[in-house]
Amino acid sequence: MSIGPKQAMFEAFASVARALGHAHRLEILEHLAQGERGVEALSERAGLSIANASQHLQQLKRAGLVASRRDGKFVLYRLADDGVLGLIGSLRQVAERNLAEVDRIVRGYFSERDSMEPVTRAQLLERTRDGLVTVLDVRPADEFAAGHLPGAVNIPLSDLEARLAELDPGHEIVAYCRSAYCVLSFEAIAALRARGFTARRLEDGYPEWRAAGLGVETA
Amino acid sequence: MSIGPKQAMFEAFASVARALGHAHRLEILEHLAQGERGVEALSERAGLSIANASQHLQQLKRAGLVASRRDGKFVLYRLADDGVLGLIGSLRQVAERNLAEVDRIVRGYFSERDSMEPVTRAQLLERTRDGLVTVLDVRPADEFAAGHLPGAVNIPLSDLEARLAELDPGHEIVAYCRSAYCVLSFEAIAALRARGFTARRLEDGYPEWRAAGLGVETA
DNA sequence: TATACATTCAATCAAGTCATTGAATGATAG
DNA sequence: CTATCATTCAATGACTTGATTGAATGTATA
Repeated sequence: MSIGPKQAMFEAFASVARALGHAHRLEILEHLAQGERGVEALSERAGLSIANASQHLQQLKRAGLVASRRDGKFVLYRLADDGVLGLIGSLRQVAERNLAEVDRIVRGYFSERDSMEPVTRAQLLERTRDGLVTVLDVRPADEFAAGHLPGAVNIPLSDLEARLAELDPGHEIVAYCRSAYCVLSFEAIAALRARGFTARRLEDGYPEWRAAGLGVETA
Repeated sequence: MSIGPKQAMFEAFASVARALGHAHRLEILEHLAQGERGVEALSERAGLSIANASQHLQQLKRAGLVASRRDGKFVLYRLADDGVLGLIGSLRQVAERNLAEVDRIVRGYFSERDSMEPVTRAQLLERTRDGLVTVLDVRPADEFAAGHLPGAVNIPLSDLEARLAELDPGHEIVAYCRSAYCVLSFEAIAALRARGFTARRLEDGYPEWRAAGLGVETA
């Protein structure tokens, strides 16, 4: 007995969901959301062997979540389209609202470092116009170079201690990173507060800003 | 070695995605999107044994996708919130845009029965105001009773042939069903066209209409 | 209180997924 | 046209998931 079109569609949708159903693949997607990347770069950042990363990437590709192109000896992967960002955003939203586990992690780790409401994209746009804030990008320099918020200053988290002098203590700092729960911006905010700065984080990361069409700069 | 908060969050998000990663569970969710249902009703409609349906429901519950309450001897399940509809919608959108398999199924089955662009919710609202269309709900009577589009006529697909006389041949018919690719409305449209009616389908189903806040009627 | 009935649990087996290893591709550079 | 290097493939074993069966739980009615 062959399955009907209804089951075939459900099976197709399920195959996409299964591709999202692994922490390593979600992490790879977060990195790809920053921009195109090669297999080796992704494997390093996600802490995977190259062969393992390659296999996860191929699963993501089969599911239509990422696309790839060859550039010389390298194969560069990217998100298939901005709909994938929306899908991951919905996933996060549902998990935030309905999973006690997420609440536990947020309370136990993230809220310890930032008890304040995040700044929304609209609020940040408004305040930047008034010149009242320093927008701080705490991602590694190569990700910053590939694209960042207009006027943002790049101080990777690892350099923050050493480069505090570059920040104006009179300005409020709004820090952002790769995504809503990217650890870098939370760490940055905790460090800055400890030094007496006024610091808050952007509600989510660079990819969402870009996808919202609010304009980006590249190096 | 304990995992950090970043990996823990990815793991939590992945657990939600995994719950969506099975055709039977997606089908169960489609039925729950119509309204609250007991285990037995769901198991019948999805073609599963009761024990199997119960286990899938518990996975969905653990993932925060559905909630349940006890009513006498029955346990009634429902979607956890409307965010779940949004998540499934994103999933469908990504699959539609990026999976060749979906394109194949749509071409091979659905477009054979309805080659026309679907009517959007806004278009339908407008035309109903002018009294130009018959809104046809082809779901089973109990789903219709639990909630339907304002002014809709209920003729379950199984009764359609016998009840064609109830439909005004001068009106355009807009048929809808459980969701965008619900087979019932496609079959209804093919049958109606064959009888000389002008028939189109709504872009998606009852749950999306309700979630859009456009108003519903109950029996 | 005993019985019926809806649902869940527990145990089983088959099938699928994951990470690792080492070999195989396929493109560039000499 | 051979060597090199990035990536992918194939095979393995540990682990997880899915469906089935029959027993257990818990609520309502006689």
